[in-house]
Amino acid sequence: MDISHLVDKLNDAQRQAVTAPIGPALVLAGAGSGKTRVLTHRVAWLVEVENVSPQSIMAVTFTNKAAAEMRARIEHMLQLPTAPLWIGTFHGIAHRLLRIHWREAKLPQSFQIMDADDQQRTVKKVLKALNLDEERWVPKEVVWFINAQKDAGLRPNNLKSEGDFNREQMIKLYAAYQDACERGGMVDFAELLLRVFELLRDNLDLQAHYRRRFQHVLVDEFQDTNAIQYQWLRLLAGPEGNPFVVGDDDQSIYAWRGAKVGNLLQFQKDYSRLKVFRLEQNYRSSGNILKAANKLIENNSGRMGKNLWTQGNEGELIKLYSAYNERDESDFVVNRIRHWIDKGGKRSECAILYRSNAQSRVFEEAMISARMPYKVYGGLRFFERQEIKDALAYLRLVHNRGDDTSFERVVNLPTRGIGQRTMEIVRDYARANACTLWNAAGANMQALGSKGGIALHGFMLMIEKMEQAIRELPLHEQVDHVIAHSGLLTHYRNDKNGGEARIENLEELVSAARGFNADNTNAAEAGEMTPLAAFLSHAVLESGEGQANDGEDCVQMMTLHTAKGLEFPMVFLCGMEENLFPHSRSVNEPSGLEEERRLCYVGITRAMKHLFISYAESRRLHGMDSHHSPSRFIREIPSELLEEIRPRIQVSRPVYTSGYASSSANGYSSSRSSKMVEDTPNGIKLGQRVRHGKYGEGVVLKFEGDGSHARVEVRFERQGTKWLMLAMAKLETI
DNA sequence: AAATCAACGCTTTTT
DNA sequence: GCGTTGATTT
Repeated sequence: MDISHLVDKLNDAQRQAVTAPIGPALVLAGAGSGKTRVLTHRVAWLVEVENVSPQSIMAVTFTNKAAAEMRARIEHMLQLPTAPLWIGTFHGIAHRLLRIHWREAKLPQSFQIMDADDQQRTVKKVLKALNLDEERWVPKEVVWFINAQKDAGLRPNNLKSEGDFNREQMIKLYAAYQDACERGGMVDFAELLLRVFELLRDNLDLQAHYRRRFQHVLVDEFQDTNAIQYQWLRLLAGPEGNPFVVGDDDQSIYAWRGAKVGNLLQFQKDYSRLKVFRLEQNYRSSGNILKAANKLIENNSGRMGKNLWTQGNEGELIKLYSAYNERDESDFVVNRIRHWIDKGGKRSECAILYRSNAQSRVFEEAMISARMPYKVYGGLRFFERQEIKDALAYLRLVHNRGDDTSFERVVNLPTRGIGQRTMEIVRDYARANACTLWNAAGANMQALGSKGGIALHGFMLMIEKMEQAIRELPLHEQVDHVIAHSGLLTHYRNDKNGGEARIENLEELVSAARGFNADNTNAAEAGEMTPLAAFLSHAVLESGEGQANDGEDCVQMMTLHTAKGLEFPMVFLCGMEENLFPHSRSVNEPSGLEEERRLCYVGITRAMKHLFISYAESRRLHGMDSHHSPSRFIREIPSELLEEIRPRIQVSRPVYTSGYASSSANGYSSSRSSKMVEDTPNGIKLGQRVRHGKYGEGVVLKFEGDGSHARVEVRFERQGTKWLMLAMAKLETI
């Protein structure tokens, strides 16, 4: 048999992992060492060489994106339909199992998944029902407690108060919250995993069935698994199974949400037959970048040990830029990107990475004034937008009357005379009779005032009518109908601020429904879900990234966390300052600091050829000017790998704020003596209005260099800001 | 029920 | 400093 296509393009280490005899395996894969390649080739190897049935393979990832990518690559390799393989996220696969086994899992068939927002609302509702003060029991913290317990695989009755009143109350809240979820047939994200775990643990028939079926479970990004995910995996694979996991302890950056790097070690203990493979050859970054990453990460303790190397050349040094302030930093980045574009590079090859989302703002402003297309990743996702959630709530209510969260959300949206008074009566009744809000509203008509009662009746009638009306329609028309007939559309049309964008999003929801292929999702295949039901689950599980790719070549902006798994020819690591990165809330604990360092490691290893590190000596943060020293991580990179760049002989400075400008000269230039020069030879000053033959009128923002190399930056009214050679441009002062 | 105001808080994020 | 959220006002 010809297996060359499976192994030809692999290096030794990769090949050993891919062709390992069937059995448990751990692949420690450094950044850029081809771990996805190993994973996909392993699947192909199992199918083509070991004659494993695709049906008995499950591949688990953390994000939908990774799952889709893996499926595409496997499909490409196998040249076979990949439907029989289970490929998905932990949550997606758990969901699929629960849709099949809802009865055994003691769930209503119509159970709904709640997102973080729904969860918080439910907690607030519970707090209110128990008459507890939200100041004392902060909903966010309660949610956090509940999720942490579920992530650890613990139910309220597994928990002890340990004489701690606070904890005791939290446990009670957890129990009350769980009751509320059960009543409404709601399942939160952590519950998906916990339910499936319990299902397999307590139902030995099912356990045996799935162990027999899935002899080959493969896991990507194993270092990000939390306690319940690992227990889930062990239960599914069983002691005789052959889990094949890939991970990198140095890229564990999610401990703060429950990921346990320790699972890597535990895995080695739990499977004595385990074979360990190390992938250390890096195909992404040039030598200097790798050296920097290796040296940095050496400062962490308790690593499994790994040293990345490359056959490629050293490449450039890492450029270090010390900016005067955050504006200067963003200007610097924009200029370097512009330079890159001028030399024929793409904007999408450039990534601006930062520690926290708030930092994107300054860069966005700089990009806008430079007319440079950009895209910021993160922030509000499509399915998390208010108007989308409103529409989905209507759809959910149409699909399932028992969905209290949705009921609460839209009962008075748009306002239809069902105020707090009316709802309080309904809620009380529901609480007293342990029934859903819908049933309470239906049963309790006489207790309501006539006004509220009639309005409520009208609302319920509307929902019923919508269900009738859409019964025979294709999915996207169902969505369209509900948006129009619920009154949402008119409501947002009348909203003067921001309403237009909302309408557009609602229209986008209709086209998302049109493009939604229920057959593609794991859920639909599992049971007789209606397309609507499948779409609703899809909407919660899949946050709606990847739709708005309009194809324009854009500079990429995102947090370091978001950048994991990606690579770019040119990377800017910005805001490298103490208290920002490492973040002030992480520096006190050694484990927190080490996670920050791993985050920095992730950032450095995103870069293929050009890496820029920058920090600002002064930065406006939370409305205050603060001065931070350069990040300790810069010092941990050997200085011979760094090249400080000071492109400006002149200090660029804000034009209109004069008091500010004078301090900049002292604060900034350290090595070279730079005298402040106010005038250019032509008598052009900063802030001077000028006229250009082609670009029209503008204002001089900066200038650099002297003699024949003198350049000025001018902001033109119509053409944006441009750098001009003074000797060539023939500027006329106005 | 809409509009306006004060208070808060401010890492990282997927599902 | 800004955006969100809850409370208060009309």
